[in-house]
Amino acid sequence: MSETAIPLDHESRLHEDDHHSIRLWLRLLTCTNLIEARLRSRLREEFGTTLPRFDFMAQLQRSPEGLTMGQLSQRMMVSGGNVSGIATQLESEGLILRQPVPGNRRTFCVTLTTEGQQRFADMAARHEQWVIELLGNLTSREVEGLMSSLKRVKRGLTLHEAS
Amino acid sequence: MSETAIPLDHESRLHEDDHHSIRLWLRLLTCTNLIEARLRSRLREEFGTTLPRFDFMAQLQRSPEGLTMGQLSQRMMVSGGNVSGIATQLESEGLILRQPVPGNRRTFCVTLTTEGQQRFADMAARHEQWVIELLGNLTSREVEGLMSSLKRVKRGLTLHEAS
DNA sequence: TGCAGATATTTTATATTTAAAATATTAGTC
DNA sequence: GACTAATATTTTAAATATAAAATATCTGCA
Repeated sequence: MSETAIPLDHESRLHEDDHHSIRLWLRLLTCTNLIEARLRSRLREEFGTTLPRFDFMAQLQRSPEGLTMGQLSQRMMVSGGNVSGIATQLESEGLILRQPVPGNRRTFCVTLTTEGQQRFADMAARHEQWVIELLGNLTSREVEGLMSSLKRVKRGLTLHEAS
Repeated sequence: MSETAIPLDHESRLHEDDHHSIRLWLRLLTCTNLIEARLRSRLREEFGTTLPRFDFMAQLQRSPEGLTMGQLSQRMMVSGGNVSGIATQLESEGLILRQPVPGNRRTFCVTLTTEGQQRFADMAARHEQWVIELLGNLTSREVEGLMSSLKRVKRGLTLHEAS
C-alpha cells in the first residue's frame, strides 16, 4: 500500500492490452464525471440547488410552450419517477407549474413560473461561465472536432436503440 | 403538447445563440449518459449486477496487489461512504477480501477473491464487447482524435483542481 | 513522552435514482 | 358500448450517493 498521492481515476492504470474502445469510453466517463462534479458543487455552493433541478429547469426554459412529464423524463434521460419527485419539489417552491391539458387528462403541461424563469436565468449565466472556464483550454478547432466526432458517437448510439 | 415522437435529449432544441462550450458539454453528457444507460441495463440483465459494483471490481482487477478504500474512492470518483457500502456487499458475497495491512492499522487492503476474479472476468469480456459495439462506428482516426482532445480536456480539468 | 493535527475508514442522516408496481386515462377493436 | 392494450404519471421499495460526524490510528514535533 505504499502508493503515490497522484490522483487517479477510471482510466488510469489500464493494462497495456486493453482495447482502444474501452479506453475511449473510460476517458469519456472520466471527463464527464469531473465536469459534472465541478458543476454540481458550484450549483450547490452558489445557488443551493442540484444538477437535476437545474437540468429540469433548463429543459423548460428551452420549451416555453411547456413539456409533459414524459418529455422531461426523456430529455433529461432519467426515470419518470425521478422527474415526478423533482417536479413536486420545484412546484412547492413556486418555480414551475403543472397544469392539466384540455384534451388529455393523463398529461400535465409543465412550465416555468415567472419566478422560475428569473431564477433560472441567474443560474444559467453562471453555469455557462463555469462551462466555458472548464473547457476553455480547447482551441475552437478542437471543439469542432470533438463536436463532430461525438455527433457520430451519438448517432451510432441512437441507431443502436432497438438492441 | 402536440409534440412529435422524435427522441430528444440534453442538447436538442438549444437556442441558436447558445455558446459552443455549452453545446460541447451537453453533447458530451448526452453521449456518456446514453452509453452508461446501455451498460447499466445489460449488466443488470445478464449478470444481475450494477455499474458501481462492476466498477469497484474493475479497479481491483487492474491492481492485483490490492487497493485501500481511499484509493478505490478516489479512482471511482465517489465518496468514501459509498465505497464502504459497496465493499460490505461484495465482501458478504465472497467476491472481495478486506485484509488488514501489517504496518498500518487504519487501512485495509482490498483484493478480489478467486471467485471474484472469475466472476469479473466473465463480466469484463461481455462489457468490452458491448463498448466496442456501442463505439464501433468510429474510425480509428476518430478514436485517436477523440482520445487526444479528451486528454486535453482532462488535463485542463485537473489543473483547474484548486478552484 | 505527550499532544496536536493529519489520515483512513465507517457510520449516520438525508437525498437521489432506478425499476417495478399501482393508478388512471385513452385508443382501438369487435 | 365493453374489453384489451397502450400510454402517462405517481408511488413504492431497494440501491446508491453525498456530506458530515464519529472512530481509530498515525505522524511530527516540542
